[in-house]
Amino acid sequence: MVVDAGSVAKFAALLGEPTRAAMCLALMDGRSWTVAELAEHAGVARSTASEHATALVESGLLAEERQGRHRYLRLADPDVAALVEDLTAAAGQPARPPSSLRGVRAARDLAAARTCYDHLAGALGVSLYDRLLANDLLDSSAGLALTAAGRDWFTDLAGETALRRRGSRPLVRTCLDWTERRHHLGGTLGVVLHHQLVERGWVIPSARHRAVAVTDAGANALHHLLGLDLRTEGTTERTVG
Amino acid sequence: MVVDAGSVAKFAALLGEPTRAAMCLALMDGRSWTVAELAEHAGVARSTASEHATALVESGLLAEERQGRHRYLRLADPDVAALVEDLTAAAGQPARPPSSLRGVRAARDLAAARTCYDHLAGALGVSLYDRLLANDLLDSSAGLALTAAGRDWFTDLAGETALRRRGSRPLVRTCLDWTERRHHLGGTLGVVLHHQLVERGWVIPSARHRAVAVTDAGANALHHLLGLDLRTEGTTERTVG
DNA sequence: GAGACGGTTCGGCCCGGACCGAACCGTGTG
DNA sequence: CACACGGTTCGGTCCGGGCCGAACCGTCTC
Repeated sequence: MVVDAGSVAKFAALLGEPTRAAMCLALMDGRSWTVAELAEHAGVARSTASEHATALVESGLLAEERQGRHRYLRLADPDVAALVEDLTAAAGQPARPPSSLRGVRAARDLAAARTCYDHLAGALGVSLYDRLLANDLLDSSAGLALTAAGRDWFTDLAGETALRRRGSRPLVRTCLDWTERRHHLGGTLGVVLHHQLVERGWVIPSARHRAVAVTDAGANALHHLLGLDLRTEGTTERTVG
Repeated sequence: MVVDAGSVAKFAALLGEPTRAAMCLALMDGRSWTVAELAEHAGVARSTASEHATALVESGLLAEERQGRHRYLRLADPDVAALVEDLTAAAGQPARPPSSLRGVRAARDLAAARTCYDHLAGALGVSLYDRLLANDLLDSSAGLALTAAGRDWFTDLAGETALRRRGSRPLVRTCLDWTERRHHLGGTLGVVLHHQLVERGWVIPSARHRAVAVTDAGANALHHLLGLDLRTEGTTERTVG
């Protein structure tokens, strides 16, 4: 026997059960889902979904990210997505008409902007992070790091002291967003960035909630600084979740 | 839900059981296996393998071909092979080093040449059939048909009368080979072809068995006629099963 | 600190389905 | 015709594992 049928089967069996298949299919949108959401989507009890999630993570099909009392689950890597897609294709279904994995989100509203603890999150946070990744941040397997250009960029924005670590907190850190389900910038620099944007009047924090609103001046400034275009929506108010 | 998780799962579940996975893995060599062989390979009773085979055929993963009391099973199409390969890859196995599906057979001995009732079978029969498919035969879903070029080719070889049907027998017909587990040419033209090759001294039938031997002249002629190269082995004797 | 909430663990139920052997059927052979 | 043989069908057993609800744990909020 060239390959071990047992291991292949064990792997296929994970997708061979409607509930787990439904969970993986749901995750095909490329975002991270919580256990409760997956449970509801698949129509089973949370406890059941939790057990399935554990099995899928252990097998390497899913990756998890724990944050506080939340557990975010996503497809482990594009290879897994390819496998699931193969399977749906083989099952006779015409696969998803819109481009898979990516692109689904493109059609969605990028409305929410808010703080996550003490840094910016929501679509705004994610967009900022995306733009920073172009020049200023390096997301390697070893972790997130600041590039030389990024060092300059942050120094220009917030002065020399901005780059000083505070306490045990790392300078840069990715943080998973609970609406966008994608990463945004945490760590000391995340705080600094948030603070600067508020300080400069580019975003205005809400009194009651954690929402922030991007001002016209802020939209212009971010466009100039990062090529980030928030001005297409015709309103400066971006509401919360 | 974009795609039905149930149907995906049902499909994956077929491969999610060690016995069925072992059967499909065995069929990855691109040949056709009998139920008994698959049963032995997977280490289960024939009855069990038979039931699995039925399920796999009904699902569209396998294709079957019944011949007399035999039932030959093979992977339904290259897509299925791709799926199985994806799965083995995802399961951590390094997938098969040699090129998959095709090419496995290339490394094997093409030794056997013999008759199947009244036409040529074995590796020789399969090779001839393969070459004929290039120009002279058309294997469509509607069945096997002779092309215009094929009509000329056979007329040149055996005269006008060669193309006349004899009795109820179809002019062209595929026949599954029991050693190569692949198709070769049966039907009236299969008989004609065999007869011509013997007539011209290109193959010599064995007295005792159904084996035939390809002569040097025959090897040269087949190379010239069909681009079939049998001359690399340095011997004119090709033995039987 | 109390309460809400997301997630996990555990015990127990229950069903699907994998498996076998025996009986049976159809095909091919001597 | 009898026999061998490949394959299928059927009855019955048994085990894995999917599922739930209840209890519990950590985190976060008020």
